[in-house]
Amino acid sequence: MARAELLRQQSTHLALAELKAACANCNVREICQPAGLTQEELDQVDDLVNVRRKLKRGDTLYRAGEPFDALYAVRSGFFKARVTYEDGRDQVTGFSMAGEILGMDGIGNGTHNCDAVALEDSEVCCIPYSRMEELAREIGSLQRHFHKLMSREIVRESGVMMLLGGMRAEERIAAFLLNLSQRLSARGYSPTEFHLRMTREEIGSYLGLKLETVSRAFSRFHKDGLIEIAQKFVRIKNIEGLKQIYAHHVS
Amino acid sequence: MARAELLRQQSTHLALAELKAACANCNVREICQPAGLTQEELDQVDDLVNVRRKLKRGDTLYRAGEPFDALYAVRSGFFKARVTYEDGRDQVTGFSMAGEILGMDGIGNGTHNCDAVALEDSEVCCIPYSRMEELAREIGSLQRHFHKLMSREIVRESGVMMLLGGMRAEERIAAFLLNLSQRLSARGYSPTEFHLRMTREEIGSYLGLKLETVSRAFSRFHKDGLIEIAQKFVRIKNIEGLKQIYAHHVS
DNA sequence: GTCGTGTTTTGATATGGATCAACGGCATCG
DNA sequence: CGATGCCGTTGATCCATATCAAAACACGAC
Repeated sequence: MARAELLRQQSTHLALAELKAACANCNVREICQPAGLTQEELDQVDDLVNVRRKLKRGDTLYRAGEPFDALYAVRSGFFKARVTYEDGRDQVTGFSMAGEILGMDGIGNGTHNCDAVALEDSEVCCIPYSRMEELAREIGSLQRHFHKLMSREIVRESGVMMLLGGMRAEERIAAFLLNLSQRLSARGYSPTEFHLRMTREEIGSYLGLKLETVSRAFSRFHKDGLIEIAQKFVRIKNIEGLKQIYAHHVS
Repeated sequence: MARAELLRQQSTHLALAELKAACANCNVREICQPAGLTQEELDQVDDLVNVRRKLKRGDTLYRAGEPFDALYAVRSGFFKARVTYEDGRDQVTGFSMAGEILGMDGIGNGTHNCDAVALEDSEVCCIPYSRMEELAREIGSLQRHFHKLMSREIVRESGVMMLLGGMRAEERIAAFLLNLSQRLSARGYSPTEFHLRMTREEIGSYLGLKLETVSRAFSRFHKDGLIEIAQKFVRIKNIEGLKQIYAHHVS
């Protein structure tokens, strides 16, 4: 890795003044701070999340095989998770946006089993895992919250399995757009207008399709008046129409 | 549900004498009992897992939508996890054998999001989740163990995503057989001879294939001398050959 | 035992998406 | 500003797997 890149990725230790209430001010704090904490507990969580890291587009947050020691809360930006085969081919297994957690796959055997790559300039909060475990033992609501996050990741993945196992190309892509829309909406962004942070190839890899198929589906949705699409810009014009396609795996 | 079935599924409260050391004698106890517990902690875990449940083939352990309140350790038998669409079609999202844990998908939102169906007569230990959380807070190694189990479920699923997203029919089926073999082996069963507990259709549903495709792949493997297969009985004759097919998604 | 039902195998055909190929657009950098 | 390279679009063709169909087989009920 080039020295410049190393510097860029250098973890940022926040000054004490910044540390105080760092989490309280964070726009994605519902991730790290379950409701109902006392002031003392809040301070403890603040201390837990005391290191941030900035990444440039293309930077790798962690790589498969590296020792696991922290979870990462995405403060801003966008990531892909990618598994690389022995033979060099890879597959995208997920996308993470601000307010989501990265790295839970590493707990099982102590090493990360995928790469996390920033798809745009991003910032994450590092959550040392051993400290997280300790704190979870002291603060019941934190523990419960953490378990829910892991469980939801399991459910998310079984949703993708259903996509991959049972749906046609256009259905997958409709589902993909609806999922993005819903997540952006939950984070306070427009559910109908957004920029895709990933390439057609990355979408295809995630959905088990080739990039040409992704492109064709977008074109078709455009032609049918369901979306506007220009490069990475998407406007959903007929969300019900998309849902019908998604639900069409009935017939 | 018929009355007879209700009776059959009735939870079994063990007598106190049986309770003592119930877990210590369990052949799958490594699931519920991480190493390094004190006697007192062992007793606590014993109390945690104090209810069992027997199921006949076809019985449902839990259904999607039901409130979640317990995890289940499979003591004996075999299960499939199945998600049902609104339209009535369903997809198998996993198989669980003795020594594995079922139900972690329910933690996230408090309700199960899939059905768990016994594919043969089975017995499970019920682990009340709220009690589990309490105990995890007291016993660090139990907490860590539990987190690992959840994380491994995430990793398992991303493995299936890779199967579904990037592999051909024969590769998927080779991977499926190798995975079964490896899990059976880890539980002390023969890695080369076993009975499939599920139908071709269920395998296909899990792997994103049609039952005919599964059948043809088995026939082909048989013809090529990789396996013997008669109905549900499988003997793996050339495990390296299977691995080559599995790895063949290279070329 | 026989019947009936569900499962598996195998063959013939159809098709959705992959693959191959060419071109156009947009951004970056000299 | 033009050159270069990545990304995206679109068309033509091919192939793996789905689909349709039928027969063989296994298993439980009676």
